[in-house]
Amino acid sequence: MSVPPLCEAFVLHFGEMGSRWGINRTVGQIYAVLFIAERPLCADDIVDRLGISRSNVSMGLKELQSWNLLRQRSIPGDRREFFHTPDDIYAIVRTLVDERKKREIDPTLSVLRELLMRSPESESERHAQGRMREMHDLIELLTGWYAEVQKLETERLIQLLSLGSRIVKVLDVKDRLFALPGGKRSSPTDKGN
Amino acid sequence: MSVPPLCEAFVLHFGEMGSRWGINRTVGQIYAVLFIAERPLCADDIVDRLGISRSNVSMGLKELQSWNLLRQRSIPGDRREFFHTPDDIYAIVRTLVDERKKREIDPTLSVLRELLMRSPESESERHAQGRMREMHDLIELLTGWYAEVQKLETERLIQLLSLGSRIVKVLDVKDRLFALPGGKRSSPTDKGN
DNA sequence: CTGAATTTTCAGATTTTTCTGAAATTGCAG
DNA sequence: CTGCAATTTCAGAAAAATCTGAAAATTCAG
Repeated sequence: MSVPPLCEAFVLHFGEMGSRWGINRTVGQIYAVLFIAERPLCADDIVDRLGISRSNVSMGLKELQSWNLLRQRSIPGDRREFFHTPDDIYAIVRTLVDERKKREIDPTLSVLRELLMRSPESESERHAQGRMREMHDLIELLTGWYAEVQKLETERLIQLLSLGSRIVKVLDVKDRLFALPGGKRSSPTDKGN
Repeated sequence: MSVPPLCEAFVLHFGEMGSRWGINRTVGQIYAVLFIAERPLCADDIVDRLGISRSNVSMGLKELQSWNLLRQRSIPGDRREFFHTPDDIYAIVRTLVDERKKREIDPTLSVLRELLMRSPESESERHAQGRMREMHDLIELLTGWYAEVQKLETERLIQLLSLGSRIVKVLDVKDRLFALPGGKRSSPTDKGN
């Protein structure tokens, strides 16, 4: 690998992390190289830096593109394509989460919904459905939250994240100020534990 | 696989999901079987249901235990160990996130910190460090938020999640009510984009 | 259209991961 | 301690994934 030592450590670590995340090592390394590069890189730049075959780079780039994680730039008079990562790291994380949701969460929800529609044919199936229902409801709660938060501009998001659990105090204040006389409370999930 | 069709679909799907999450297919299936089981299961129950070797089950259970995802129960006069998943699905997710953080996020943060300490020896290293800094700060923001939220009881967490981005309106109200004359604002991250 | 530069494809080689059966170990009742 | 039931370990087999080089396809200047 022909990158400065500082970069090498970063690239190797993200290759490792990628492989724990169901993305293969090389693809992780390619993204790491692009992420820290000063300028957009062409495929052969990546070959040089990682010391892997040209075809491997080509497949890796295709994979990353299918995740919407790359931007391309072409230089007039140069036939090569140059790739770079979005400048805004928040945008990168948003894309990553969106794609992950699309590929993993959404299909899971639809499998769960389908299974919850079926009539259980035994006591054990009935019990299993109960558990699937719990899982389904939790995933819906989380994805609903994510869908809402996703809409926020980065500025707002940071504000919210920085608050952390102190947000709860704000909620308390709100409750006290606007408490409805009837004591009406939303109970979003019926946790049958 | 000798489980009712409803359960089989669930187990197969979670095997698949597991393998996209860096957990292997079989381990995912073992957890799925335990998650929907009516009662704690011993290793041989799992062998019967999944049709895999006894040793594979043993290794899978060990793996799941290392993630703190299992509870054990022994029946007096029976030498076998019986395994089950926590009843509270929120507890399961919390454990999963905690472990994932411990194994992936924390080591990443410490690699990033170490690399940020080093003196760049070239312009490209200097630029790379800038990107690493952005990544480091974002991860810190997210883990800080998670550490705070983790402390909340499930009840409170659900309340918060159900609010979604409507929380921002609450923030607005708070700002209006308690606006400091000096216009003091915390700016948590300096995004140099 | 031609041909050089570049990218993509893909069959098979290589590497890594997962799985198994046999053997070793553990734990406990008697 | 003995003997048996249960569990764990681990070397090698099997399966899955990743990677490569060669060939095909694409792109574009001239």
